[in-house]
Amino acid sequence: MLTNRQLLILQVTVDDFIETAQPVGSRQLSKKEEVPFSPATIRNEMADLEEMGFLEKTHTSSGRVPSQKGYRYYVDNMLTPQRISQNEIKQIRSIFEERKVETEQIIRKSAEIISELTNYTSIMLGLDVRKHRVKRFSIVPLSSDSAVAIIVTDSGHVENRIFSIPENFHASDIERMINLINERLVGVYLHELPAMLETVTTTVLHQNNGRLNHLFGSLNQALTIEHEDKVYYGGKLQILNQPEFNDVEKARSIMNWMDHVNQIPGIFHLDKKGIQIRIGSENNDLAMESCSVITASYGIGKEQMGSIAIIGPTRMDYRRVVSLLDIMSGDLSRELSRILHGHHG
Amino acid sequence: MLTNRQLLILQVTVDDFIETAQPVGSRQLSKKEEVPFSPATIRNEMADLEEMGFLEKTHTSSGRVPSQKGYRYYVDNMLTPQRISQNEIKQIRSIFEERKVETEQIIRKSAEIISELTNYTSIMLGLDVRKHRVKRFSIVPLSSDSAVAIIVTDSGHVENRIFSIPENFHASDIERMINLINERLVGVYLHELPAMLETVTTTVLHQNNGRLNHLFGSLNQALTIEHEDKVYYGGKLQILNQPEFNDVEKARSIMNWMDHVNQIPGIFHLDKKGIQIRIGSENNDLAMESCSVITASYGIGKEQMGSIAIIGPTRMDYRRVVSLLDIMSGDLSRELSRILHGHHG
DNA sequence: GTTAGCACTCACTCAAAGAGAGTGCTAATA
DNA sequence: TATTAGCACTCTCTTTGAGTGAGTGCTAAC
Repeated sequence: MLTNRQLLILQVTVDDFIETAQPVGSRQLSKKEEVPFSPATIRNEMADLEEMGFLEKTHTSSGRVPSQKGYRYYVDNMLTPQRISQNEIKQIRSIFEERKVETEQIIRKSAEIISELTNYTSIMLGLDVRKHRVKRFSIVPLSSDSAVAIIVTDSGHVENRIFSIPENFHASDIERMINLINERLVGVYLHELPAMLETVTTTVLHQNNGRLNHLFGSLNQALTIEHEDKVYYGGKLQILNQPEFNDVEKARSIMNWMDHVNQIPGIFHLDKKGIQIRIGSENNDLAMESCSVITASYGIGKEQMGSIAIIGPTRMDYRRVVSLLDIMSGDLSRELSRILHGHHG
Repeated sequence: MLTNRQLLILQVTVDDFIETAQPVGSRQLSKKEEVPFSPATIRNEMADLEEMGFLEKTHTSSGRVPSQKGYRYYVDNMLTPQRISQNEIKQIRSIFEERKVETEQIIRKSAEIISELTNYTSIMLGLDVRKHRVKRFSIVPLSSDSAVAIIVTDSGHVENRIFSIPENFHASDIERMINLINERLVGVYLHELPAMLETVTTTVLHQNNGRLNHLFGSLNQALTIEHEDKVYYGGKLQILNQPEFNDVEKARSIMNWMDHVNQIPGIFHLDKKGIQIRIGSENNDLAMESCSVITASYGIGKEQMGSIAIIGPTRMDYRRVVSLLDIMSGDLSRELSRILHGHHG
């Protein structure tokens, strides 16, 4: 267990390092008025904190730098919320000002604004298409052997796929299929669609029409809606402002990570609600050793609708980012559910 | 006018610099068997070439480096095509192997492959949506005050917009509008759509129905299809491999340029057909001073369908890139017109 | 016209020296 | 006993100066 003085020194050290990006020395710390101890005392405490693994040195006679464990402790135990100015709150609210109806635009703009406010890179996961419901289904033939299937969801999202039509097909067959689907599958979640189609095929068609059956198969294949998350970036290059990425190699590997973030499991698909912080190696990626990712999810009640991630150096301003994400995820929850479900509040 | 020997020396200098990224000295050049002159002679010629502005020095006693004018001359007068190996041609052809029907996928894959083959970053402009024709139009109401308009084009592309519905509207009104549009506007180019809608409104509706008129207005606004080019990147980080971008500041500014490339006029909207090369400041952008952009357009006959751009350092391998783009743009022309217009060849 | 020779220039590397900020340890102090 | 002052020491960073190597321009010889 840490003494009060150790807590204080750890906190001030982390805060100072977050601000300056320079190793913190005892003399420097003792100058701060919050720290009424002599450099020697601080040195002793720092030595202890280092022994416990909260701080480390970059070389034998340098100042101290928080270790990953140090950040973790700081984040778990010392994270008081930061006051966000009215002005900044206004900026966040401006996202919803125009009463947009297209959720994509709201998400896109959110990504930009949160990145501007934090000066870090933000990544937002688009609403999971698969959680929307079928509102209308239709098929438009393109040529003798292909057609495009269109699904409109209750949220106004439009999903479309080109699929091939087996030979010898009549317009009436297609007409029939459209009707069948619209009769039976409206209201079904997009991710349930293939399974439901399967059911329709077996229960309605098997005694019925081999050709139509075939068509259903082709369609079904096209309609398998992968969990291809659409991601939106805000301030993709912000991360390059951080001194820790002055090295092109590092910059490259993190840009690469960001480009493939949607293929990385576990970044966005959180089980827990609320705000989550991953520090350094907790990201399970070599390229991210010196980065932290803060994710917040939003949604109403139990239904999680989406999430926001902020990428910065491990030395990032956790207090501020957490406070901002808190506000933003709340606002997003409110607005998006208003739009999607007609809730008010 | 340059003498034959000057031509030779200029060419070899540029080739060598492209390969090594190091300033070329006279001694080094004279060692090559294509250059049967002594270092002193080469020095004299190089001094002349420098006076004429084709070469420059990085400092008083360094080797020579091609100037922008030098590259320009090289590109205009010395660009013999490079033989592309069968293997590489196969790689390009593999794009079309699966007989994909979705043009987007073809374009996406093309961007990747050309980037792999050149080791530079590629950017492809998606097919210009506005040049496609309306095949089917429909509207799906979402709530009492909004609906989504869907246009399917002859190419199978689906364009959709949410628009708001004025109050007091009946399903029958919307039905009527859909029919009107499908009757009159099928076959119209997407970019002509707003104008045509206008015409329909004035000629058919004015004597008719004020409310419907209003609805058409709202729809028209939503359907204005901006020239929002969809761009696809291949090997976005390749450019960071080049030694000239070892500086994070430079890397950042070029990444930034790439992210906004679709907002930059003149990159893709070429008047000329075929392959075009922009060297350094010819790109009219400070961030691109040390880059060259090679663009190729493809399409059939007079109709230009799209274009490919390769971004590299001014020191890029023009011969190879031009040869590869030549092959690829030809293949794309052929395949895409086969898919879109049913041509065969 | 071409080339050999020579003096000169500049970037780059390396080692040595000095400054600066930090540490650990010990002894004095409150 | 907990805290602090003092001191020797360590390590990084910057500066300086010498040495090396690749290059140049010019002149004179071929």
